[in-house]
Amino acid sequence: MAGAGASGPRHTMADVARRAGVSTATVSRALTRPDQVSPKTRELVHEIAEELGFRPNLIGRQLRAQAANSLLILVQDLENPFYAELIKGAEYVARERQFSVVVGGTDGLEDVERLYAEQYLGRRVDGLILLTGHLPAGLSRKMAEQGPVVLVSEDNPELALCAVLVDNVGWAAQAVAHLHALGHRRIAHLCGPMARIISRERREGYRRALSQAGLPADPALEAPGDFSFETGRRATRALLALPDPPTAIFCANDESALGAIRAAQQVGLDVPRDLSVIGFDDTMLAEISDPPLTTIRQPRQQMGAVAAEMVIDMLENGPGQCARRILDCELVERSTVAAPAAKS
Amino acid sequence: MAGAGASGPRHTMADVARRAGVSTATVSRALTRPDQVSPKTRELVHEIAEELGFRPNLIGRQLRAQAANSLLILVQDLENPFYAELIKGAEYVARERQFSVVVGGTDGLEDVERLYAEQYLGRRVDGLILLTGHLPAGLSRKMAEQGPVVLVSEDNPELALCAVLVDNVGWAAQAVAHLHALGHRRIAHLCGPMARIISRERREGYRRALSQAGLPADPALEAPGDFSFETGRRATRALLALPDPPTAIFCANDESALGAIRAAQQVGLDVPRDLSVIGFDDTMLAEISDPPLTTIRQPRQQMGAVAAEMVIDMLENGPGQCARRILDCELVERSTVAAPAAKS
DNA sequence: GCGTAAAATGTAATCGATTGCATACGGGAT
DNA sequence: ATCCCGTATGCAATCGATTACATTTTACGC
Repeated sequence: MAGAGASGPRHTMADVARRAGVSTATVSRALTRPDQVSPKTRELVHEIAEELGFRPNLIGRQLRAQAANSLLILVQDLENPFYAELIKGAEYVARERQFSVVVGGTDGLEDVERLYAEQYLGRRVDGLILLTGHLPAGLSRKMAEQGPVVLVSEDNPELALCAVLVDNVGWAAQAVAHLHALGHRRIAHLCGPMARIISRERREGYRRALSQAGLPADPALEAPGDFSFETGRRATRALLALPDPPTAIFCANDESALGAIRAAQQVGLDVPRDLSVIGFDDTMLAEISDPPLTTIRQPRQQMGAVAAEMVIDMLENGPGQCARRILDCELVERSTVAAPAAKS
Repeated sequence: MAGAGASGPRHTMADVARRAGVSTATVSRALTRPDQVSPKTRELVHEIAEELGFRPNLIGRQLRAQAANSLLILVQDLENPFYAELIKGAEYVARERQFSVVVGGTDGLEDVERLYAEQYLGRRVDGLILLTGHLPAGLSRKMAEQGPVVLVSEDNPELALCAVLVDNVGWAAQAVAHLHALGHRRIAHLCGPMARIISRERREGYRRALSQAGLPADPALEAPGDFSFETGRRATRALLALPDPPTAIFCANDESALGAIRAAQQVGLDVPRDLSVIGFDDTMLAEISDPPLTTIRQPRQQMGAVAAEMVIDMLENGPGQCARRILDCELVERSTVAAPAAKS
């Protein structure tokens, strides 16, 4: 049985070297540069290493190599399923390239951000992927410029860092244009939290589409929200109670769109017959929704993957120029959008 | 402005020492053991460190300390929202205790597991939290015994490792007993994937509750499933087409419970009037469900937190005895369970 | 058998922070 | 002035792997 090696105390290269009657240099080479060592010694070393269950201490290696081979992904909210797939994409690429991934959920707390910044400044991770839209507290712009940092999903024009984004304005406009093309004239927007740039961008797209369609901008149709189901439900209830209620709602994300659908159903309206709803993101929720949600799909996994690519490329080929990649979205038509009912 | 320090090349302790005219030993002590150094030198060193923007290289520190101060959490499926909260709980505790967390999604792939095992064996992380129910490939039992490893959520009796669990059998039985108490006599079970221990445990609880209630075990009422919405929907459709269909279904998790609800609604049944449904986990989906799902709540965040506690305690106080913590669940009553309709 | 180049191996420095031990300094008591 | 002790500091080893450079061995041609 070519077992995985003995247990007991961990062995170092020196142990292997002693047992094999060679120097640590030879052991190192035998294991990492097999061609630089005679076949006989190579096999001897491998055998002994196996027998001892030797595993190179990665920290020693990292110190010497001056590289941790790992990335830090900073997220506001770990529980948001939107991020999970992004992380997955990044992790996949990282793995391919022999990097590991540290995930940090900050919950928006400065202290926590500062803590993670320390990991970066302390060289424990060598690249940073930010899904938070801003630099973590304790990390100045200058410091960010020193190492690879990539913003994902949420832009920050002030920072001018590398970024992987989608055209939120454009696709929000597209969503609204889709509703308009079907005949909707009273189109509402359920906003995201205004503190976040993506929310402002999506609202901007909404406004732009309205104006391009020659529709009046009615502030009453812009409902404040925060991406949550419950707020979406309440805001929609208010919209539907308007004297001249909307026939369609473009929601800033999927979760709040489900809230909108629920609100409609609760007052006896049918979706999509009486109210069309369109979301943004295409998370798992969109499929589970009843009826299934029409939404804008962001290529989440790809976004994570590209971000990891960028960071690792910068690490390997020097900083290079600061690229901004804009990835394509897609309008996924399911069953919450239809032409408006004829005026009664 | 007491800025965050200059940028430019990174400085080491030796740089600070030279500038301050002291030895690196003094710098180290000034920064980490302020009381062992005269106030004058201490301030001088702090000043210079600040001025240079010095940050200790954590890898150097780790090598010397022989500890990475970090935990690895291994998950099958990062996208499953169930795990996100667990990770969050673990991360919170880890942070409190000055540990960082590496998250690995294995997707059940052996190669990936092996890769992460290497991180552990290579001492790049010093503890392991497994949400996968088994040791990663490449990690023998003996090796696991050498360092702190904790199983969470999914037990593995063969391994006899530390674990943080819930009583799946007991709470599944509780769920079924709840249905029985309301008068249900035809109670079905929508199973999880049988490869997973938690699925078998929940089915076991289902069977036990039936037998305790004196109800016959009808194999036709045990529908195979895989935790997914779609499979849940299909399996439920089949159940409802039975000559003597169930009046209630206990589902192995929330997502498949939503599928069950949808199936019922699609054939014109009302939940809970015509069919009661109860889930397991109490994920976000339970609240979003329509009607809101009655389910068994697992204390996910706490589970993660306790697991991290255990690992770090073992790290700090030696292996200690191999504890198994069983945490309490809770039956969350929402709106998918009611007494069965009177026989027509 | 000798010379020479190539291949194999060894020696020791290196990465950066920490720390046991040794030394130097200062102050108080006798 | 002497001795002692406590505080502050420096020296140098240490953690484990890697690698530039030096040295030894091997192989081959003549």
